[in-house]
Amino acid sequence: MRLSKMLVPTVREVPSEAVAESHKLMLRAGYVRQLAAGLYIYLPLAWRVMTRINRILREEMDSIGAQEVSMPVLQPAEQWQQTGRWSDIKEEMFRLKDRGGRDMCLGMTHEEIMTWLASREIRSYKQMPQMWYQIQTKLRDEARPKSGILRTREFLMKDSYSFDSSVEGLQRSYKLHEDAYHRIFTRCGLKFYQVESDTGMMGGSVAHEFMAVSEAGEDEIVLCASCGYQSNVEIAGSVPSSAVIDPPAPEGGNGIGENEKTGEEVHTPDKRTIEEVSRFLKERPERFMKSILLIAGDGPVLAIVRGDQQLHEKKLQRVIGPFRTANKQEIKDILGVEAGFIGPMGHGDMSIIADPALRVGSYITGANKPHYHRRGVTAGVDFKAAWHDIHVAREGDLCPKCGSPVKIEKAIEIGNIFQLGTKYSQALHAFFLDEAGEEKPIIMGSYGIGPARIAAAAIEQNHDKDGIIWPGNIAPFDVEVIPISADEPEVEAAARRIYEELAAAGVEALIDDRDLRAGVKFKDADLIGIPRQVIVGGRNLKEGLVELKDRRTREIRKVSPQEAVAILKEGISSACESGGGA
RNA sequence: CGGGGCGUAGCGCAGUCUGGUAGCGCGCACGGUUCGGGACCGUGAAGUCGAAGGUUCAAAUCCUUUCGCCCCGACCA
Repeated sequence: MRLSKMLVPTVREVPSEAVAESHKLMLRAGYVRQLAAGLYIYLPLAWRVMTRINRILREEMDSIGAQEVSMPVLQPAEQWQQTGRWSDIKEEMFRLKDRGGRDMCLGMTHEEIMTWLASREIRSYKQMPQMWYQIQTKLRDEARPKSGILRTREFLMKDSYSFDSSVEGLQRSYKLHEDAYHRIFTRCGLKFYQVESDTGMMGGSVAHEFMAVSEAGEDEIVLCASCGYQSNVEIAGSVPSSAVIDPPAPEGGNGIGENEKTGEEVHTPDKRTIEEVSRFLKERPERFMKSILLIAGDGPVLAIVRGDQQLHEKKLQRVIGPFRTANKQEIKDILGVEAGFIGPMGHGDMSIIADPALRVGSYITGANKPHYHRRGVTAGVDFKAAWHDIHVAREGDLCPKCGSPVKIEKAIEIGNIFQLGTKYSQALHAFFLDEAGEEKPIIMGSYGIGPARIAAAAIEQNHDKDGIIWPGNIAPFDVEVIPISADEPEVEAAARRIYEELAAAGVEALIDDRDLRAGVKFKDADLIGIPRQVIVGGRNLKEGLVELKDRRTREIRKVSPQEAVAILKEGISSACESGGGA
């Protein structure tokens, strides 16, 4: 491809609005342009990257026996109503009516439609397993599109669905995807982790996410270096470091220190938050209990975490179902005390959920009396609670499996896999007859990958101050040929010859044939980030040499044009085998 | 949904507080000199100041409404 003919609008400046590094670089290097919030135009370079990512996706999906299909983006409400998601999902779904007034929606994922298809076409256990996938546009009316291409309202997704006649079959399909995903992300040159995850709106039991480590990521993952435990913080168990019971519990005691007067009430005028009371009483936040009143479906619930902990709403939601926080008036009405001085004691048979960190020891908490807190409150003595891990895991907490300190990293979710079970097949009557002639629901899995997120994550993980450094397998081109001082016809001719030989050898090359100064070409080449450059300049050429430059290391080898072509040809074919990732 | 910020030339921004000739850089066009890390000189084209309404002799600037975009949070009693 000739750069002079291509739409690659590189710019020197980028709006201060762009925050994520991948976003800035994609704008600057002429990969994307924004149409509206969460809607992006992929220019030729970006689209080539997407094409290459999708090629890898297709190869790996095909290799596990999945079959590509194409599904409507515009869908009738009916199937969504049958599974209940028509009402479960709220503003996130784009809805519309057709001219006949029928409710329709734009597909945000395709469980309903895939399952509907399966319900019509699969009747016997003999027809399974089946795996169907598509690479198509999904639409979600995101509350807050952000970070360029990372969270958009319209995006490409590779989604596949497995249909099995047994749980073992599902597990095989799941494993096949798991392994394929590892190959995909490795080939894409990403550093990633597979973590345990929440099933969210998908339903089902087992789920994993594939996470590319990046500051721009919206998720946090818990990693244990010693036993390999890896989990999204949304579900990660963790044991808060216990060095907080201070002074240490006496032998056989319950953690109450000797200078701790059980039940003592202390005047804490207008000190409501943990931070305020902690400073006022000169006690560390870990010595407090934090009580949070919530309104769940079955009535009020009091959630208790340690003063230094954060309540994790998603964890709690798994215990008590959907809930909201109580407002000030409700707190007064239900607990008879104003916010800020709530304690877990004496609330009759109200449901209390407490984090296990509070099982041992005694703590300071609200006295259920305005402007007073109480010392020495002990679980089991002063109140009874159901114990559930409801706190947010933090760096330095201990691994729930092996007890070593865990690390927390921000990450971009680039893929997910769900064991759905029969949620959708039951709802949509996707049944089959088994060996015994018995009717059973198809057992399903669903598996997603966001190609744009792969691209963005690759940039997040591979760039320097000058621009992008694409992993070889997903770069828009394999090589950029850069003729310098184009006035000299020999230079131009030599560059052209190299470019043509590369093309003939199956190496995808871009040639910067623009009539521009060397500096501009070098800057643009580094920005655009094609991993290898061949620089053809007058002086070197007189000695029969060109420069072969590695974008990442900036290492330059002077070789003859023939050698350059040979090396590049070799490099590409060997790079296809391995990606070079985590 | 809540909070904050920003809409001025194709792009990036200043000007708004304190009303009075719309500016800078990049880019673009033309001419010349240059030509291995975003060259230089000269000339030039290009703006309904997001939109609507209002105040005023006079509005990019003040007031009201509205649309769009970005960021933070979705609350921790």
